Amino acid sequence: MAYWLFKSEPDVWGWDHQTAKGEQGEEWDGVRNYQARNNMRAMKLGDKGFFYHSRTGLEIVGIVEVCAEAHPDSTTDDDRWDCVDIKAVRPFVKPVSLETIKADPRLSEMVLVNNSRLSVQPVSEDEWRIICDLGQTEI
DNA sequence: GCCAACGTTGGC
DNA sequence: GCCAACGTTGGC
Repeated sequence: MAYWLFKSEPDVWGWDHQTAKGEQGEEWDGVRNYQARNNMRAMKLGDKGFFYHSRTGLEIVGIVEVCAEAHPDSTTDDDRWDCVDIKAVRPFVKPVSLETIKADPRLSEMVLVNNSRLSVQPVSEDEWRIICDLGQTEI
């Protein structure tokens, strides 16, 4: 299983929106960046991801799961853009802030730290465990 | 709200 | 195929 991180501005699409979709989940649409799209194409059913609030949150707030593999993005006719569906699994007991992540030397290689503009990113298994621990939340 | 960093576009 | 111009993202 692989691990990922999904970024969204909470005002546009936040954790509350995501949890409201329940087990059915929702398309992670609107991505218009090749790297982010390629990451989504690599996702398998059941892969887990962090849900990160950018710009006005700056923290990882919960865990999501891929519930549909890559398919055409329904918000465009342009066939270059695919997306997956994700569903909320559970919130973090304690959200993990960007500040905390930056301050932890074990997380210095994270894409979140080094390429903050990539909206869908891979997360290593070690990083996953460390952040779940910081969030006081098990998978 | 600003602006640096990054990605994309399009003229040459 | 290069690169200047432009648009967008996201931390501050």
